[in-house]
Amino acid sequence: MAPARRMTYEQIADDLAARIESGEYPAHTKLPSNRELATLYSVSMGTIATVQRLLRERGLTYGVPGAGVYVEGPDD
Amino acid sequence: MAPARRMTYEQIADDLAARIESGEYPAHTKLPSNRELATLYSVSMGTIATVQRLLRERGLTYGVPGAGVYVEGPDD
DNA sequence: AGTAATTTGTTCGTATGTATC
DNA sequence: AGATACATACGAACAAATTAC
Repeated sequence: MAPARRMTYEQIADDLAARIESGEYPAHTKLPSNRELATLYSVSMGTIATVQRLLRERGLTYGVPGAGVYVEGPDD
Repeated sequence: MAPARRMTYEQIADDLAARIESGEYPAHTKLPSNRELATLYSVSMGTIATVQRLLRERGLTYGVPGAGVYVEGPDD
């Protein structure tokens, strides 16, 4: 059964995915830090962690511990 | 380079996946509850929640709120 | 050169809502 | 009506890697 409403983490993941695909975040540029994203979307960092895992699994981003999360290039 | 450590949730997910595929947990049977799994593997229910999300995304299980987590049949 | 601060990612514990038995 | 169980979310802590000073 599908969930009755769209989950917060899924809304955020889709929003970021749309921004990436629109060119707002070009390839190999750094996304705002998880802390900033948590503030921007008014959610906890735990929710952002779930979002990042989703984006990573979709092949849209890659994270570098200690550095940041970057947009994947078209040629992986 | 030192080999990257396998994550706890990934180890558990792989262990359960192997048990499912070995026939230990046949199709449409109920898995142990998250609480039991948490005790069995000595991890938190939050980690088990991540494990369950992984297994679900792999198409191996499906969760029924209020009932349990069941093994998917070959005909999804 | 070296220490402190930042960042990612994981984990825990808890709380809440919803659905089932 | 009450107990059980999933799914999501929060807050906090930690290690490892990176960056800043």
